[in-house]
Formats: sequence, structure tokens, C-alpha cells
Amino acid sequence: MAEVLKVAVDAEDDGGLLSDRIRNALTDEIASGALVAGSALEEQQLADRFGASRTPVREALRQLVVSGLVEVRGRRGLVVARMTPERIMDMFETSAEVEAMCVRLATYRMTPLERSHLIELHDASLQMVEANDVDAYDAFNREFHECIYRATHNSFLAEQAQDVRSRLSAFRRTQLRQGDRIRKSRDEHDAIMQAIAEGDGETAARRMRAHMLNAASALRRYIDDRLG
Amino acid sequence: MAEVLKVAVDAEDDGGLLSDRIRNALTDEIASGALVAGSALEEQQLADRFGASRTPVREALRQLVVSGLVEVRGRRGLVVARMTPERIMDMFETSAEVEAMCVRLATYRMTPLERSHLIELHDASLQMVEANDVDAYDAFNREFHECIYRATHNSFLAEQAQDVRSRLSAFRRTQLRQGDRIRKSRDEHDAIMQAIAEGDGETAARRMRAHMLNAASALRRYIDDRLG
DNA sequence: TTATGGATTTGTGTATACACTAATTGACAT
DNA sequence: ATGTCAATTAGTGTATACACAAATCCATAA
Repeated sequence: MAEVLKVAVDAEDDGGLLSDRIRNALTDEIASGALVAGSALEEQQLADRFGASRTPVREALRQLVVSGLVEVRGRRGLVVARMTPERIMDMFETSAEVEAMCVRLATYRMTPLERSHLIELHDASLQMVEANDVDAYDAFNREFHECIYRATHNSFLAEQAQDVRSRLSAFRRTQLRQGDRIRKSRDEHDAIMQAIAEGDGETAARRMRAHMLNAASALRRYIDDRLG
Repeated sequence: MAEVLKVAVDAEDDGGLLSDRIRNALTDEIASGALVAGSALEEQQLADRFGASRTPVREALRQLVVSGLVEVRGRRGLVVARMTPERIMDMFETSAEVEAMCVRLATYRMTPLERSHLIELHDASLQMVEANDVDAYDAFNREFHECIYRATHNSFLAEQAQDVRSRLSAFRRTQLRQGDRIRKSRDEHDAIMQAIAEGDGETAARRMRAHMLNAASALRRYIDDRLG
């Protein structure tokens, strides 16, 4: 595992800062769930794994603390941010509201080109659902939402929305594997697309909020099933 | 100037990490406008100013990059994030939408205690307006909005809202000094409070959005006056 | 056997030293 | 006089070394 990741890091060995590459690698590992919440993150150990010294590793870790993916644990080293179910639900709710806000603005502001691109994406997702290809749908889903962010024509808002979304990626993937959630997800997208087509931003926002909260509910069911 | 800031840092010399104290100091200086956008941030120079080595300074700077207050400028050192008028307006719009979202949720969720605290704060702000005390009103304003964040009972959302808000603090102060903006600001708060009292979250949200956008307009007028 | 105190160990926090890149300046040639 | 190329320099990026704090473990005593 460590070797695989090392290679992945080395692959983009060009120009970039070592600390940046380490940060990106750790971000991916946390987002993907490869590094589970609560794991201790020891500087020297990570330095060995990435073939670097403690300095860039430490820099990467402190940056991850700022972005909320890692927690400082006094002097007892850093750990992958451990989130309570309540916190996760708070994050999903926030994400739902932010996404609703974005789609409302996007509906009113998107260019015809952006609208057609979104339709294209949405149409293509149908066969992913029928193939039950979770990974492909997950990737599409990301693209779909990012397309909406951009269509707000507010780059700062787009960045904020993206940031919130990326913090939930690990959970989103989990949730998508639940039952027929993928199909329902696409149906909800369909309803949103319709509102966008009609230029009704408020409806699009309501439907988007419901869509995100449904995803949260699916995740909660999953968590409850596993824990209770 | 440098000495004053140094003292301010030393004042809270207890326990905290050097890099954290430097980061906080720099954050304050950027937020207050003492460090103007575009200023070069040289590591050794800052290290000398804070009586530290480059290591904690560098750590602080890289953290500020993540939180968006500082920009990397290739190899030519870091600079205080230079924001275009468009970007500032994007940030204000985002802030407006986020605040609207918060007040809507807060209206539906706040406890009687939270409501009474908010009313108390609002009432107290009247004499600040009449004394035309910009600093006091600025401090109150911060407290007022933070109170609303907390009343959403969503700690993650509260943090995000706070984060966006803090990035605009330098501009907000500027804007408040414009004409009779303070009085108008308080009138707008009053309208928001009324909607909250009536439990009408949607109206509170609309009024909050308008309130924030008015602040942005006041700032834009100020910018246009100075530049054009 | 258990509690207490110190020694050891482990790992963070900071400083310093070194490497490398890029920019600037000066010299030389046209 | 001006353009180009090389040398110097200034400053970032990384590594290593050292300081300090906390936690654990072992020995000793009650």
C-alpha cells in the first residue's frame, strides 16, 4: 500500500513542492478513507514513507489542520480528524444548503453553453446507473456539481462549495453504495435539471437541498445499520 | 509599528506554539489592513520581527496560504492576498448568501434564551449609532452575526460562516465609515429582528441578504470614489 | 501487591545549515 | 549604445540537529 502511494506521488514529480505533493497525497488518502478517522499521523513515519524529511511532512500536516482534515492532539501527535455522527450530519446539512444556494444562482446566471454541458453530463449518467457503476457515477457526480458551482459565476463561492464538498467525499462514496441510492440520486438530478430548464431557481434550490439531505439520510441509515 | 505588534504577540506568550502566535498576529494584521494586500512577506524579515527563526514563520505563512489570506508568488516570496474588486464582490455576495442561510435556520431553531440575547445585543447597538462609534458598532456587529451563527445549532456551518466573514473584516470596517451607513445598517438589523420575532425565516433571510449586499454596495461606492 | 518517583524513551517544536532556483547586475561583444 | 550571457546574490525549499515536554516503564519502598 505504502509503495503504491509512493509511486502515485512520484508520478507527478515535476516542479511541484514536496510539501504540496505530500499534502495532496494525504488529502486523497483521507478523502478516500484509506486513512481512517482517528489514525495517528507521526511525522517521522510519514517522512520515511514519502522518502522526505520531517520538514515538508510537517508543513503538509499543519496545512491539513487548517483545512480541517487533521486535528492537533496536544503534544501527542496529530490524528486524522475524527468526526462524530452529529458533525457529519452538520456538514451534510451545510453542504445541502450551499449546493441549494449554488444551483439557485446558477439557474439564473448560467450561459446556454454551460446549460448544454450540464445536460450532456446528466444524460451520460443514465448508463452508469444502469451498469450500476458506482465509481463512474461518483466521478460524474463530482463533475455535475462542480459544473453548477462554476455556473454561479462567483469563483469564491465555487471554491467554498468545492471545499465543503471535498470534505464529505469519503462519506458520499459510502452512501452511494446503499441499495438503489444511485438510481434515486439520478432521479433527483433529473428533477433538478427540469427546474433549471424552466429557469426556476427557487425550485431547483429546494430540490437540490432535498437531494443532498436524502444522501445524508442514506448515510445515516448506513451508519445506524453498522453501529446499531 | 513593528514594536507595537511584537508586544502584542508577547502579551499572550503562554503555552501557545510560536508558529500559532505568529499566524494569529499576521492574521490580525491582514484583517485590520495593517498589512496591505500585495505586500511582500519575506520569511527572514518576519522571523527577525518576531524574534524567531524562519521555521515557525514559514509554517504560519503556509497556513495562511491555505486559509486564503496569503498568495504564493512562484519563487518570488509570498504576498498578502491581492484581491480584485470582482473577487471582493464575489466574497460579499457569498457572505450575503451564507448569512441569509444562517438567519433562516437560526429563526427556526434558536432557543428563547438565544433570541433574548440577540434582542439585548440589538437594543444596545442603538446608542453606538447615536454616538457614531464605528469601532464599538463594528465589534457589536461581529457579535450580532456570530450569535446568529450559533443559533443555527450547526457548528460546522457556524465555522464556515465565521471564516468567510473574517476574510471580509478589513473591508467591512472601511465600508462602515461611509456616510450614514451605520444608521442604515442598524435599521436593516431592526427589520431582520422583526422577521425573526415573527418566526418568518424566509423573510429574515431575504432581509439579511439585502443587508449584506447593501454593505457591499457601500464598499463599492467607496472604492469607485477613491479610484475613479 | 501497589503506589510513587525518577529515568528513559518517544515525538513534537524550533533553530540552523545546506541546496537549488531564479533574478539581477555587470561585463563583453556587436 | 545596446543586447546577451555569465556570475553573483537573494531567497525559497529541504534536511538535519538540538531542545523540550510528555508519557511510559522500571525500580524501590510502603
